[in-house]
Amino acid sequence: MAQKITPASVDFSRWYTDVVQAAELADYAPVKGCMVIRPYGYALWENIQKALDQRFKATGHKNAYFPLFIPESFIKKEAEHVEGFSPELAVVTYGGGKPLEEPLIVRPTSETIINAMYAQWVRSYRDLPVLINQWCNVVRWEMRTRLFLRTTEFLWQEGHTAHATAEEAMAETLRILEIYRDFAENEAGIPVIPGRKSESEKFAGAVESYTIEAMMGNKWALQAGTSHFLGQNFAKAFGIQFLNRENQLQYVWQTSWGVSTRMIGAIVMVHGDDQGLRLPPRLAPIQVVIVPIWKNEEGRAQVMAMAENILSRLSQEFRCHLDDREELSPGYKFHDWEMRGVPLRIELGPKDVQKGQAVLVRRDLPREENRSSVAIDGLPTAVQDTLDAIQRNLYAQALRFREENTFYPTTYEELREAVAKGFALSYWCGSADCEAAIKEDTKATIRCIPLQQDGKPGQCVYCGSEAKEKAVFARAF
RNA sequence: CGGGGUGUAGCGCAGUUGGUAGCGCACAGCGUUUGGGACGCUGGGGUCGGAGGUUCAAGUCCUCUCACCCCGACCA
Repeated sequence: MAQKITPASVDFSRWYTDVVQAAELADYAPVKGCMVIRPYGYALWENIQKALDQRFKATGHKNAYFPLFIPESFIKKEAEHVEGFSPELAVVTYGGGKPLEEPLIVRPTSETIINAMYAQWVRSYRDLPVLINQWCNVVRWEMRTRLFLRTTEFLWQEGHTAHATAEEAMAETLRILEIYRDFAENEAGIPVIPGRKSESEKFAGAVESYTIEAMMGNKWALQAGTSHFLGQNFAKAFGIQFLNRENQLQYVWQTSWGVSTRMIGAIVMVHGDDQGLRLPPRLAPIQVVIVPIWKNEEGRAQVMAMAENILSRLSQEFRCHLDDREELSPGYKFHDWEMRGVPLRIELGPKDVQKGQAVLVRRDLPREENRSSVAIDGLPTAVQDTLDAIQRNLYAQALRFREENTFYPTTYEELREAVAKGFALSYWCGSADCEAAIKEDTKATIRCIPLQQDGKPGQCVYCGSEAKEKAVFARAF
């Protein structure tokens, strides 16, 4: 027996950590709050990186790398930024056996050190826009940690751009948000709600923060990516100025945006079931696993020859794996790969070889309806079609789940009930007091004010005063 | 930092009134197996989280300490 997975209905948190560990995505590290991303989890991250990086490059961004250490004085230059981050900073005070003259902060995010450089690089409007991304690790001293969702150190990408006008910077902020939405929905199969953060949920130092919010399997919300319009806050703090066409000295307008390894947690919690992971084909490290079955030496030779043949044909188009472990029974392997979330399994036994066919088994459907026989010659097409269908179906299942658990309360009493069951989309007047009161009472926070609004005004679900927009209220990770 | 819990083999656990550590899984070898988590035999593996104390004798009792997990306050 492999590790047992606690059913999600019994204890969602335990289910989550069981799945992450059983599928060998990650493990606890000897350092408190830190994790080891294991090869299978890292392969998933690499696929996430590829899909995002490709989109960043396609929109003119370039990758670079800035230092891990940030002089303490840099962090202190932007007032809100320091205030927001100081409780969770790791600080290096010793180096080379001596106390440092100035302590070094292990980056919690790189706005300050990157903008210190931008101040040197930007002179003219001709230098703009600056469109730089970096893939790196960051450290935030969190009190409570959970694998992938919140760890002391995590991996992410952080984009930092500088523009000549506020309009351009805002357009960039939203362009990236759209990239994140597209990535989440079309690669990760996770439906998201793009929206604006409330003042209290905003990034420390931003003028506006935008987010993509997703519903996890326990009906809580998870912020899966953020894009910030920084205005001129950092430009003023770091003196990033340029001469415009009219020869006037101006501060740049900026954005920053990030997606982290938390996305892996989202994939687990959106698609996973009591059997383990279910990975979207477009990101799955292994898309197709071939499990050979035999009864005797003769059958074994035939089956293995055909399995190798299929492997080499499919490997040209798909990420495939042939499970040729001799010591394990087919049944064990079925469970094993299901637990690891491989979208499609090909079973190949003597009977199949005889008939020139193979059995395709989908991970996204229940046992009773997930198998079909396919002629071996037709495998490449069938595999492609099935993977596409799985990708669409995982998204459709997640979307249906979110819709079934989203409510539209108009009274506060209804809202209280709604946030205990899922997402609540309700009018909000914009007052931080209403927001705080609701949080105090229900533990639900404003996840975002969706970009998509119907434009009709209404009454705030809490205080009843006039409200222009609806907000998503939910419990969040 | 507040509340709760757990530390005994890689994992999950048992260990009685104190008597010098055991079970299941996993692991190794051999054989039989293989269409939904196979079985038999043999074998390896332990500073009982750490320190101190009580005792002839401590996994067990006492004191202190550390780590981790869960629930809250804070956050990608």
